[in-house]
Amino acid sequence: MDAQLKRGVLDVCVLAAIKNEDSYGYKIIKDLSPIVELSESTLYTILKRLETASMLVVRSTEFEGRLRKYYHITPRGLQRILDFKNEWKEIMDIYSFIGKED
Amino acid sequence: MDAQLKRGVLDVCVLAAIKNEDSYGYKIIKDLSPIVELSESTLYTILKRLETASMLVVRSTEFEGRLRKYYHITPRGLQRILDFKNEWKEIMDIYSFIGKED
DNA sequence: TATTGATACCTCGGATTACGATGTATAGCG
DNA sequence: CGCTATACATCGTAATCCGAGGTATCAATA
Repeated sequence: MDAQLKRGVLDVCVLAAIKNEDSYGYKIIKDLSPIVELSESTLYTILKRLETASMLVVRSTEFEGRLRKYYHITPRGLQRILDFKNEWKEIMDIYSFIGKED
Repeated sequence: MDAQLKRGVLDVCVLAAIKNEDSYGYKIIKDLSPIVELSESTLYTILKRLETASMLVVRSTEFEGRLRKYYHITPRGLQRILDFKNEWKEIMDIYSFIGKED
């Protein structure tokens, strides 16, 4: 999928991936891979961004000798998902415009 | 609408705006404004980009003393629209993922 | 034992691109 | 004469996706 098309949806995808259950970087990529491919460098950039924006909080733990950071969504993060869904109507209008008269 | 969300769709919107009839910069903005807002600086950047990519060709004319450049879509531009429509399925999958379990 | 692959984190630089600010120029209206 | 609409263009800034590279642990394989 085109990189430009991903912008604006990747943030929300990551939030959706942790919405129902706390998750960590590596697992988020695996969970999202059937829907959207994203590189590790992209994901960790996004996670940092979302943390700065208070849309999620981080909890570091140790798991079998390895560091693991769990990400938990905040009310602000949940609101971001709702906002996106409201914007969806506009996206659909764009699609209708592009597809009309064929 | 969020600027990031526009990336990847604006190009196709502009192509769709000239698909059925040749048009020029100022008119394209007016035609698109109900669906997507875009500034002049953005549009002319896009038009240049699409021209470089051979998705449209330009024809300069004089209209009532003012310069007017008409843009005409090419087969490659039409193909770009088709490619976008094929990518749409992936966008819908993303939306389903974000919206599931509410 | 050594090597590979999976897991798990991170940083840096390059490329793309939307947009505000700014500039140029003509036509028409009050 | 000033203002608005029309019509084009450039420049710099900010955002952000990704490849390339780095560190480290553990399990399986050769």
